[in-house]
Amino acid sequence: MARPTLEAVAERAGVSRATASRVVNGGGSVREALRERVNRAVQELGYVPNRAARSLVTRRHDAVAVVVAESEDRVFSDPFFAQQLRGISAELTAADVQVVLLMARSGDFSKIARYLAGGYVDGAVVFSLHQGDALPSIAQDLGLPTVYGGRPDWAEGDEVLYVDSDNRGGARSAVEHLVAAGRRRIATITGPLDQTAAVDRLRGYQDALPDADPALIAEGDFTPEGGRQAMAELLARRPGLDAVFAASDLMASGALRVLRERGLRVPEDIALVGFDDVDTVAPWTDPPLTTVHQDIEGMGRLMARLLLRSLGEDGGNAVAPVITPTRLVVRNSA
Amino acid sequence: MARPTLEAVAERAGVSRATASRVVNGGGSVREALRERVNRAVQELGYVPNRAARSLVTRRHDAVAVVVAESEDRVFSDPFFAQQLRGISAELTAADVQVVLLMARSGDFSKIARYLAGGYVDGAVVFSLHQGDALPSIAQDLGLPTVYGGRPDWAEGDEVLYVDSDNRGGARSAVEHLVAAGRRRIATITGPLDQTAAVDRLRGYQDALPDADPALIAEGDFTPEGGRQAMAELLARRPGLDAVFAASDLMASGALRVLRERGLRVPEDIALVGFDDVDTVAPWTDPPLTTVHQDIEGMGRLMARLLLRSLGEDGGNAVAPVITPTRLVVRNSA
DNA sequence: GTGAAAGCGCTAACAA
DNA sequence: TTGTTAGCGCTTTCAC
Repeated sequence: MARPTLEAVAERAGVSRATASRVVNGGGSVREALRERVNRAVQELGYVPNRAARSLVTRRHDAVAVVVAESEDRVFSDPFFAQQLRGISAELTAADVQVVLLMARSGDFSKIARYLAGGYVDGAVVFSLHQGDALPSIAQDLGLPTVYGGRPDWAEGDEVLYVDSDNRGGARSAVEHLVAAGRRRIATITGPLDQTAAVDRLRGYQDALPDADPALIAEGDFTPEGGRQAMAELLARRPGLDAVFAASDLMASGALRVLRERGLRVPEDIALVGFDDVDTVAPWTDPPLTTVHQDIEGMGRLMARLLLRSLGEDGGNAVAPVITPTRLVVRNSA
Repeated sequence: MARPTLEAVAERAGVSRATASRVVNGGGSVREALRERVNRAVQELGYVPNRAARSLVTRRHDAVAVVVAESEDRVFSDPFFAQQLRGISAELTAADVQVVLLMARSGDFSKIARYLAGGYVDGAVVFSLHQGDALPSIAQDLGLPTVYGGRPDWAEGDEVLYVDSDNRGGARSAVEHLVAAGRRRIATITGPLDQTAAVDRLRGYQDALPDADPALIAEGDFTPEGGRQAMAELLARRPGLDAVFAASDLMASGALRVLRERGLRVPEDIALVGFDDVDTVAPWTDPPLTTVHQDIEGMGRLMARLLLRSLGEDGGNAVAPVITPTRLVVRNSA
């Protein structure tokens, strides 16, 4: 019943514990014959290294925390996170690194802080940070290697490692598309403006429309419900608007609901462009959503790879923030 | 930079390591004065126990695996899982037990098996099992205390611990509601019939409608898309049907889409009842969904509690499977 | 190339 | 009530 130890393997293979350890860890200098004997013993005994014992001596854990600064509900209901998480976890598990998923909004960071301080993980991937979130300073104080998803607002130099997409450029191209289609009163539903992605997308909108009527700007929160409310508000303020750029597909889907309830046709009466190109949403709305594509899963993979690299021997020389491109995908809503 | 050890705490407090350990672990007999000195030292040094060292000796990990036998995509996009996971994780983190979330469909179980065998966790909560899934036998071979969400198909005696809801009774009450409302051609969209929950709900339908036309039964897969397809098929087979019992809210939402596309009014032309009462779906469809309520989050909590108890000293005497009740919630769709 | 031995930080007998 | 001590299972110098 008791799990076999390295000692048992060594004994069975007729070698010392040290040699057995070398074989198990793929270490260098062991004669081929011995290596085989040890491997056979491992097989026969069904040996699996005791990770606690190992990390007690190596001080490594082969585990990283993936921290989402949103409530559990949000994380599990927003497909954007799902897609990003998929990318991260694919890359990490491929490298045989455990993933510990932590999530919390505001007050609950203490639990996460405690966990990170506990030293169970070698590094962290943190995303969906909001202005003022204490997480980064916690990680920094701990000296925990960290990669951020989305540019942190305090990211000045290239001290800090992050993966972001070209939010501003993407937003601008979306709005320019609307302008080119002859739309004149183009509103925008922004994300929560305490997030850089939301701010950057708003800037992109403003780049294309420097003199836009401020009443055409409504703040959402990246959720369908937020999109719904913002759309209703925009309609109340400027009934004559003829296009909307929503800073996320989910908000666009909420806006779409309002539009349909009001009997407004998309794109005939009002053109709608989203952002993200979330694979479970954008192609499936009615009508399918014209949106700004970003490689969400790829960004997740990238974050994971950056972290892995900065965990490496060299302490992660030659790793720097990455900005991934975006591109407009034209479907039927605009 | 190096994290303080218990040794350091002990020295600073002027006590032995053993005493320091007792204080840290809330152990019994330590004089109040010493206890305070130690706690102060812990504070000042910012001491956090090294979990690897601790579990090396205690052979406990204060961690459990939560295994969902579905693809990552499904897990992160199905609000049913979100709600269940919320319950589980609430209960577990309250007990200061780490949660390791593992998910995979079919082929990928090997990775999970390897993880469970690695002995990083004290137990497992497993749900959304399909017929023939190897997970249970893996857990059993490992002697890993396990609680299942949903009755496993091989659960005969009360050897196996699970939490399930009264699927059959709930389904029957849903269909009886339709019958009482005067519906005559009542179809059903089942879940994947390799899951007991799906089979039980189909049985409930048949309980209420022993002589139902087999063409009124279509198999879905608990996703909106599956519901869509099944609905389309039913309509093709029996254009005259006047009611549908969908075995999940998500499938009902898919069915609703088809109905709307065809210009069929709900409930006037076709009445629709769902199952689950998922909080982010059922109240928000158009029209709001009449559905069979089950306390999803509560079931999650229950699973966690059962596991925790069976992990306890007593080896979990007096723990037994639990069947939670369901009840019909009448909204507007039927 | 291989083995002996020294710990990693902690808990749990056992003594005192 | 407190301290001493013996490991938990593993990696990693350091000799050989």
